Amino acid sequence: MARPVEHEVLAAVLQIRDGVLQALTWQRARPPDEGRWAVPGGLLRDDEDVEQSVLRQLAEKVDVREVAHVEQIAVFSRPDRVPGARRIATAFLGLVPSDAVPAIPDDTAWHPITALLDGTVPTAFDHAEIVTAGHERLRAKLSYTNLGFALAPREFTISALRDLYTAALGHPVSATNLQRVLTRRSVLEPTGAVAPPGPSGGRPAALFRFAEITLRVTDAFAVLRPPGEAVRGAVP
Amino acid sequence: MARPVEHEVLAAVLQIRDGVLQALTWQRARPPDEGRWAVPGGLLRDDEDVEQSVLRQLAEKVDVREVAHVEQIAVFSRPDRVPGARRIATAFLGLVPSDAVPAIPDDTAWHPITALLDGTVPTAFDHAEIVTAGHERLRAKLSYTNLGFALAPREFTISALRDLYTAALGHPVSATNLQRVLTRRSVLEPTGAVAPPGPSGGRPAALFRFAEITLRVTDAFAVLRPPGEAVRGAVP
DNA sequence: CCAAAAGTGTTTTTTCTACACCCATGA
DNA sequence: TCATGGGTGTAGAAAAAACACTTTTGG
Repeated sequence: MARPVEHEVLAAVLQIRDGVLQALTWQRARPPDEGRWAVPGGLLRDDEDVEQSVLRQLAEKVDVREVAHVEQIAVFSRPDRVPGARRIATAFLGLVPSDAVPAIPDDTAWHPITALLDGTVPTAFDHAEIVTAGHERLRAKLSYTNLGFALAPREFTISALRDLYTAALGHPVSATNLQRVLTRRSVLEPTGAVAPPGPSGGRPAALFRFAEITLRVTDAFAVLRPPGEAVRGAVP
Repeated sequence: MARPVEHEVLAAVLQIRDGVLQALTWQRARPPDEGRWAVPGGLLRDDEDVEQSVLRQLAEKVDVREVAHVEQIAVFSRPDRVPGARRIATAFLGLVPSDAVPAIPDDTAWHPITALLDGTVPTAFDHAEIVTAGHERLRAKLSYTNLGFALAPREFTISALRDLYTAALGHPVSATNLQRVLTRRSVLEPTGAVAPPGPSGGRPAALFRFAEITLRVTDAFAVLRPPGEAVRGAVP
């Protein structure tokens, strides 16, 4: 009971940049784990809960207004997860829309999560686990919620959205089906405007936006729906 | 930074008893919140992580071997969530199969979660929130994983399983569909044996068991499945 | 007129739910 | 043989994926 315990919050802040899912990290300048890359975070203060704390900590690295969604992932509590005083971490997932260009400190950089996970870019402590858990959570929720809102710009074409989903899910996504699945659920709505074609021509793409920008579960019951229930959130 | 922080683990331990979803609670004998009912838990020790800790704490209330599944839910960290020294809680969901009859201490009792949530049985601190969160998690995972294994006896009839799902989900479940949905996913397998009919006759029911007794996601992609992927875990 | 990109229509396949019907037992 | 509960067969509906085809642009 005597050993003091610190509590920290840590966030896997993810953004799709150049078509690749990347995480925000900063390079540790001092031991332990000097030179290795850590996800942003810091110690919990007396007057804040972990949700408030993670937003405060992120504000030191990026403009928090650019973080479209934050949610708890898990507690990391191995007694020896960091050297020195015991430190328990509450890990979060944070998502930044692909069109945001946050100003970040000098010691901070975005890295593709593949590079962080395969060791190409060395990670501090158990932060690779946190990035993995964040990615898993993102993948899962993309397929049964409207979480795409947190990855996409306010307005976008279906192809652009398809590229975001492809990068986040790690497998090809059909633009045709994506459009129909998301509009059927009223997750997406057309703005009425169109985007100009690219340099090589082509039909101008219609612009869409997410109807809501807070998390909503769209497919609550994979199976075993309540009897008589309208199927898959149909609009009456 | 000066204020000391304690870390506790708390568990919403749920079991379906008499066809009703109930939670394990103990009555506080001393202030604060004297007389109110709390979920089991206790302080984290220096040499254990939160997962080890919750199992140890539960061992003091029930035979841990009877807890079929335990998983993290969330961190509760409001600075004033308990009076006195600050205490941060990692909340867990624990599930006990319906046929287990754990011996429990004198101050401990099972209560229907409805009674805990509507105030019929007064709850301590923020423990009602923890019970709610556990129930939500259970409901969600029942519909896209094999989590039923943690609620059911080793062997059971489909009607018995239907009653468990009905109690946990809170809405009617068809035995016919439950059987087909779970066997199609290879979640359930017949034991070959049959149960004797009840006192009023009827055809003897076939006995089934869960094929696995560790958590497995059976419906990963509600939509946006990877292309060419076999649909819904079909068996080749 | 052709290439490129976007969007729509249609078919195929799957499977879930609902419901009717058949089966095995005790009294 | 009848009531009771269990199990199976089948029909109907829904919707996702795949793919062919049409639309709209730039050169």
